[in-house]
Amino acid sequence: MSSEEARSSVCVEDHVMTEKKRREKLNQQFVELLGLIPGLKKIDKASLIGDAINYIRELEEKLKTLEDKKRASSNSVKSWNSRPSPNENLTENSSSKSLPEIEVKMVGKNVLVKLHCLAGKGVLAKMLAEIEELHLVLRGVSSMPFTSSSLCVTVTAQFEEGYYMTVNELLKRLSTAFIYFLYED
Amino acid sequence: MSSEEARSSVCVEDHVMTEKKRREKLNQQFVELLGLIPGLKKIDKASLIGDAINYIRELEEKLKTLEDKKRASSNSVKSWNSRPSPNENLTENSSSKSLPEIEVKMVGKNVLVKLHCLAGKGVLAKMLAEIEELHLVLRGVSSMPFTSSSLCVTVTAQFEEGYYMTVNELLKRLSTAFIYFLYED
DNA sequence: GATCACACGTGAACC
DNA sequence: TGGTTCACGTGTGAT
Repeated sequence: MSSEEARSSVCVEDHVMTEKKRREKLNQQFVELLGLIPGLKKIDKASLIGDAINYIRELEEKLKTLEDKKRASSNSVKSWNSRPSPNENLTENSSSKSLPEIEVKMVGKNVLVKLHCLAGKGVLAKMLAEIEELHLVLRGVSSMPFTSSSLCVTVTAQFEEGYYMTVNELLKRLSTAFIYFLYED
Repeated sequence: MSSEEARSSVCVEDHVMTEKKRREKLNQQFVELLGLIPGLKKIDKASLIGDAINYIRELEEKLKTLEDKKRASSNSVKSWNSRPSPNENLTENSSSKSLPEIEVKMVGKNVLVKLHCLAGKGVLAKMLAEIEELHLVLRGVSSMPFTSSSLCVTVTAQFEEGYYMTVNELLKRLSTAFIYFLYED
C-alpha cells in the first residue's frame, strides 16, 4: 500500500491533471479548427481533420492557379529592368537617363503620357492597366518599336468624372506603379 | 462473473476493436495532415492542429490578397458587355453584328489583329495581355475611339520563335480569350 | 527521476 | 437496443 502511494514523488493525481490539461488543449484546437472549415457535415474529429485536409488542398490548388495566371501575365515584365545597364544604343543622343522615361502633360482633364521603356512581353498591357487604375479613361494609344529592345508609347486619356490629380502627383503615381511591376512577386 | 461476461450480446472485445479502429483512423488522418503542413517544428498532435490552423489562415489571406489584386485589374471589364443592347449608333452602316468584331490577318509570322468592341476600363489592357499570352510579340498598337462607346484597335505582332498557329486557330483562341474575360469571376 | 506525449481499455451519452 | 463517438484514468516509452 504505502509503496504504491509513494511510487512517485508527485502522486498519481498529478498525472491525471496533466492528461486532463492535454486533452483540453487538444479539444480546444479542434473547435478552433472547426470554425475555420466551411461547409462540413459531420463533426467527427476524424471527419473534421479529413475536411481540413481537403480544404487545405483546395486552397493550395486555387492559390497555385491564381499565381500561375498572375505569373503568366506579369512574369515577362521582370525582364524590363533586368538589364539595368544603360549602355544600350539609345543612350547616344537621348537624355542618357536610364529607362523608363516618363513624361506627363495635362490640359484640364486631358492627359498625355509618353513612355520610353525597354520592350518586354506584358509591359504595354501592364502600363495601360496601371494608367486606368489611376481613374484615367483611355482615349488613344499608340505603341511603336524604337530600338530593337525599346518601345515608345503615347497615351491620351481623360480623368474619370470626379477624379483629378496634379501633374506631379500623376507622375509620381505612374512611376510608383511601374516600380511596383518590377518587384511584384 | 458470468453476468459480467454476458453483459452484452457481443461481448466487450467488440467494443475494444471498434475503439481501436477509431483511433487508427484518427491517427491516419493526423499523419496525412502532417504531410500537408510545411515547416513544422513540434509534431505534437495539438501543435500539429495549431500549425494547420495557422496554415489555413495564411492560405486564405494570400488567396484573398491575390483575388483582390486580380479583381482590381479586371473588374471593370465586366462593363464591357453589360450593355448587351446592339441598338447603339454603330449598327447603322456597320455589319450589324454584335460586338466584339475580330479580324485576323497573317503573313508568315506577322500578324495583324483588328478589333472593334465596346469601350470600357481595362478592355485594352486585357486584350493585349491575352494576345501576348498566345506567344505573340507586340510590334505596334493603335487604339482610337470610334463611337462614344466603342473602340477600334489595331495590333501588329509577331509569333515568338518556335511558335505558330493557323489564322483560324488564332481567331478561335482570341475569341475564346475574350469570352473568358466576360465570364471571369 | 521528472516531464511529456501517446495508446489503450472502459463507461457513458446520444441518436 | 445496437452503433457510433467521446472523455476519462492509467500504463508506458522517450527524452
